[in-house]
Amino acid sequence: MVNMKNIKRRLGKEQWAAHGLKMLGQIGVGSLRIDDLCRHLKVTKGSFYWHFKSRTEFLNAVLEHWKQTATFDIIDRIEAKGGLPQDKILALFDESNSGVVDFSAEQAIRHWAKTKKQAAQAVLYIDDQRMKFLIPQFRALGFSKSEAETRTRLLYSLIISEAIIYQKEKPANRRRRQRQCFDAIVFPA
Amino acid sequence: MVNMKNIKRRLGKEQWAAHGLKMLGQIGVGSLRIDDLCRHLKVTKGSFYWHFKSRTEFLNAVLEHWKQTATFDIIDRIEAKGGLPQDKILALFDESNSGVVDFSAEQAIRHWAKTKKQAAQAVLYIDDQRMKFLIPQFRALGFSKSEAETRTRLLYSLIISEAIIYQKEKPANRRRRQRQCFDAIVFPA
DNA sequence: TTGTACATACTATTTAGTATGGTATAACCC
DNA sequence: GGGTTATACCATACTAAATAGTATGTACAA
Repeated sequence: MVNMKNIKRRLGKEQWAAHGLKMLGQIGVGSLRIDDLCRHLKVTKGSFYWHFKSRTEFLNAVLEHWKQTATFDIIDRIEAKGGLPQDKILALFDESNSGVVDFSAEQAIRHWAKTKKQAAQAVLYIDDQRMKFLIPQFRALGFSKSEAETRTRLLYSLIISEAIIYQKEKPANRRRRQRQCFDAIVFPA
Repeated sequence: MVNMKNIKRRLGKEQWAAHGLKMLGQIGVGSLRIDDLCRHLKVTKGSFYWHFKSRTEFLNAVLEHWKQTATFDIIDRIEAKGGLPQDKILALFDESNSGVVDFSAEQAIRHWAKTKKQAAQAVLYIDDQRMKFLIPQFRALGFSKSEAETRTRLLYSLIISEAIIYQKEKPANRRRRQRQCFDAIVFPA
């Protein structure tokens, strides 16, 4: 009888990057210690420095992993599912606030971008990609070019800040409030 | 003849806190080193540990300083100036994006709040204070209670994310786009 | 001359990075 | 299948530098 659960999985670069991104969201770049990361993954530094030649190289890998999982993967999923423009917009809004994507990490990266050029470039690029996805949806709803850009910006601002502004509301109230904000942007009176 | 400029100014707690807040915005909590701070202020650790008994105590002072300067002082200025509701709303929006207030620090603090309870409480409290200031302005413009809350939230989201989303636009374009977003929230068709 | 503000010199701990040896696993051959 | 080997993955033990905090002496204003 083979016990699949107790097979000691060895780690690949991607799993390191994924855990790095998770920790980034919890404690930030400046506090991210290699020792802590290793302890968290139940390995030692010998493993870390086999995969990455330095802390910096590791952080770059984490950044790449964020670009992939927090943007490209999401857009791909939504496009694959299809649907009406308003459905796609809502899907992006929902998925951004569902906890599937780790926005804490994004928050850390956005601040990291203040000092790290590569992070700044990544953030600029990702913002552009997401808005490039949203604008055509609004246009398909009948908004003018200018209006579509404005509403895209409003919605994107809402998405970002929903993840950043702390909530003490009950989930039900929050969803209702979010829905009102969403409607005010997507379906103006 | 007294040379005022060459008088070696000795530091007080507030100046330490102010510089701490500035550095916080640049590099984040995790990277904030006492040695760096001292070098930046052209003093040594002897000075630091005279004012604060530990790094933690210092960070708490920085947090208090942020609460005062980034919220209370702003609201006081706007209320002192007076004007119509839409003027007050615009004033808050403008001052938040003018660079007078250091939003980088706020960004750092908001992420810091993930791990530091006191920071989390401060952020919750400050968000509440700011929105409590905005809601009556919207009500005075004729919006219903529910509508005023929704539009407050939309505007506050815009303010927060304007400071967080990176800009590659020219200042003129940015102001125009901001104005469009602002109008869509405050003066819906 | 008293108390505030700072310098200097030190300690203990933490941390990034290295050197080296060991172990698991897939691939290959028989 | 069983044995061998190469390679990917990890442990252990170390070094050098950075860093929080302390102890103590000093300058300066009121």
